[in-house]
Amino acid sequence: MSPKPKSSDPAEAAFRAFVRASGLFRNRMDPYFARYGISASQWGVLRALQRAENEGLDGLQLSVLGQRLLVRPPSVTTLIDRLERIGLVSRRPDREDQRAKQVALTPAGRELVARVLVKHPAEIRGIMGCLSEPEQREFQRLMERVAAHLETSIDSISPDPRNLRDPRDPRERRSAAAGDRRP
Amino acid sequence: MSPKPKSSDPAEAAFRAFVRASGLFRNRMDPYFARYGISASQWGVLRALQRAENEGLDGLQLSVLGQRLLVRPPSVTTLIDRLERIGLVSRRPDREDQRAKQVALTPAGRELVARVLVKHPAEIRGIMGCLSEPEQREFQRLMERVAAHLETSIDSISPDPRNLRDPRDPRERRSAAAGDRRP
DNA sequence: ACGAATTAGTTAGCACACTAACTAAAACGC
DNA sequence: GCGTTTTAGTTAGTGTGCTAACTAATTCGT
Repeated sequence: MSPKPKSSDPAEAAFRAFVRASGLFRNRMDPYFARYGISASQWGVLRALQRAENEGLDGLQLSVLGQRLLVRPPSVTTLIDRLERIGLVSRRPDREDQRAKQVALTPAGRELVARVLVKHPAEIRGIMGCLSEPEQREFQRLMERVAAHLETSIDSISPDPRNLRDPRDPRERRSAAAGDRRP
Repeated sequence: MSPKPKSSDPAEAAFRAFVRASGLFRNRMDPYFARYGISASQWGVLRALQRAENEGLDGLQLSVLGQRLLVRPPSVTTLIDRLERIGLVSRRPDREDQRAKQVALTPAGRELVARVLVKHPAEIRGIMGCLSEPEQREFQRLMERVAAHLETSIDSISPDPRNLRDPRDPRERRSAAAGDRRP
């Protein structure tokens, strides 16, 4: 074969590196949190609730949690179900909105968060420590740029997932060119 | 309390930006591939098989796919099960190893890959296009640095989880001095 | 004020990741 | 050669994500 430039496109190369790093990242974090008997997603919930406490709130609505964690309502429900079952959070009715519920840490949940937080800075540095401080800042800057762009291009979850009922989607309409797989 | 710098740690800020960008990224890619009736993971399989074809191979073992996609054997099995069920790939026995199987694209799979690849560069630029070319290259560099570091710290899946072979590797001649990237 | 639309949350059903435990074939080790 | 160990792949069971469809409460429009 002739000189076939395999990765001449910097965008694609960056894309691929991102995908790969994300996979490795997940493979690293999952066992880390498993040592505490929780999943990475569950940790996200606990941390969000702890931050809420630090801001003087005594709970968060499920919908707020979903927006923060970039997860849709049914996933939040099952996530909280399990955390409640293992006694780390509790659901309480929201006084001001009868259909909403406030989720808060239990004492056991608070204690687990504290226990994880002791080790957390070391774990984070164990991952990001391969970059110098200026590189870490650049890394952050580029990540936030991409994230901000994704946030505007797709309003995936952050604003509210269910208001996307606009039938006038200017984008490609359900290609269905050669073979339509799943109905 | 006094001035409590909440994010003075660049490592943690970078870490959080990475987590958030990964979530947004997933939320963007999932519906993209759904338009073709496949998942992002399934696309990973199809693309890997197409690359193998381009290198003259007529299939890949499940274990090789698992290493490339950073996924463990049971996940590969179910992934291939479904792709086989919808007729995009096929399993064939491996001539040289009776316990292994070769997975290859079917004509329908090949056709779908071609159809996706037409739109793929635009999709990638739609995501990475918010960065300039030099930024894309820097993004790639930092990602690969972090990935390489994760790869060595955890031998999660990439090298091969199950054969942590002993020091008598036949091709130990090379310059194993500094940073050896990928075998 | 009262019916329609929106919002909070759940349920049902599917896809995909994992670990643990299994079968079967290949590679070692003596 | 023959038994042990390793490797390829699958099965069973769990956790997390999704969409679609539902209930119940709130808000909006007139």
